[in-house]
Amino acid sequence: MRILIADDHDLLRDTLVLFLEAQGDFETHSAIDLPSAQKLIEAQDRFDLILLDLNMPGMNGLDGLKRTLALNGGQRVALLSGEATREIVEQALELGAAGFVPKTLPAKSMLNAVKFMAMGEQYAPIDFMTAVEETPSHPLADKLTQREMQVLKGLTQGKSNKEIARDLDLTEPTVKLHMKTLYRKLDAANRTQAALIAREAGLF
Amino acid sequence: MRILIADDHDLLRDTLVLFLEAQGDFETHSAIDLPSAQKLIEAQDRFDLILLDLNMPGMNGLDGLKRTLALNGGQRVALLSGEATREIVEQALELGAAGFVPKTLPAKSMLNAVKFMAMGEQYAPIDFMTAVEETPSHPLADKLTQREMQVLKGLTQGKSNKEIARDLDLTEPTVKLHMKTLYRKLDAANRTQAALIAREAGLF
DNA sequence: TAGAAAACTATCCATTCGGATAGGTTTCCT
DNA sequence: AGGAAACCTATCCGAATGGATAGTTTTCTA
Repeated sequence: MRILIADDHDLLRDTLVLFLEAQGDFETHSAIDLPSAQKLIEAQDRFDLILLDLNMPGMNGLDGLKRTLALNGGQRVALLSGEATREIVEQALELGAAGFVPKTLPAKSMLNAVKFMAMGEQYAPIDFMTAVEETPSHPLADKLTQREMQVLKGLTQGKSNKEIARDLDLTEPTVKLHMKTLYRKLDAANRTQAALIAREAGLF
Repeated sequence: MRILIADDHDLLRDTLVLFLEAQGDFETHSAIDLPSAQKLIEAQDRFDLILLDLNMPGMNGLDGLKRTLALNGGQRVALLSGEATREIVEQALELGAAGFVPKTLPAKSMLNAVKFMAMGEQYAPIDFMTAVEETPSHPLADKLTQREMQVLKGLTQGKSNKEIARDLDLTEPTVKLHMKTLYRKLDAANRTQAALIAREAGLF
């Protein structure tokens, strides 16, 4: 089984090559960046699977994957990355990638995944794909103060100013002030719009 | 590799058994419902993989899967179904299922999936898992009249009653009446809640 | 330590909302 | 033809909301 591994991280690349070679059954080649990987693909026989690191030189995001897929018919190309978001992975799979292999995968599972993909199937870690997309520090959230976030949270629960004031142990006028500030920051005309915008942004 | 297939559909069960046996390498057993499958599991040696049909007698939804998983340590149990929703599949995987195999899967892929799962990995068809969950004609929509839907649509755009009235060529009091009716039907306390509920339900 | 930013309280006022009540059309089904 | 349901208009009133303005306290940082 002929495998090509392209990753600019020497340690990881060498470890992977050694591990696969140790299984027998594998003929591994490696490249340090996308251009040299493409040279190998064009120069050599067909690979059963090509693993591309998402963050290596020349990749330019999913563009490198797209170009590699187009390079030459039917070769199986998978993504390899430590930090890819689910969105990226889904896009890659839609583009026709053979799969996605996180660098954190146990060696044994990585071996199984590689075999599986070389077999023509599509692979991605289930738990990774089903995990709820977290929205860590949404751009909007940065613009809001702590208090404003609390008020906004109450708003997205459909509460009135009075209720929010009671819950946060504030007076109603104060809540109204925060509301006004929120409308400005969220570019909303009224509380309903503000609530919808907050939900849309994935806050709460 | 010892595989147990439990499905009340004779044709599918026999086809699968024949196909797997034809690969050599497999020792297949089969059961027509959950109770007889459980008897086999308890009486015989360890299986490398157990395939359970979701809709067979004795399953009672995911309950049968749960009980089979608990039956005996470490046996790999996967779900087999033609109509499972993504929600069900995700629950099954969280319960510790080895995977989910749709009955529509091409024979070759099914073989790969079975091997993959027997190897200790978790499998589910990528395209099935990433597909957007469709919300076909939400129950809420049935309870609302045409006019109410139009008003609700305006509401979910954060418009004021006056704006909605203008857009629909109505008077404001009329819009307010529809609002009141909407709150009752949607079980909302105010316009913001109504808007959020409508969005939540996937309307508009 | 001075200044900025965040957070809070307060008052005034016009607008909007939400609820109740009382009707009037139109449309559709029996 | 009669009745129900949907749809519309209207008025009244109290409560909630949105905007403006003014000022205090706290907290963080340059």
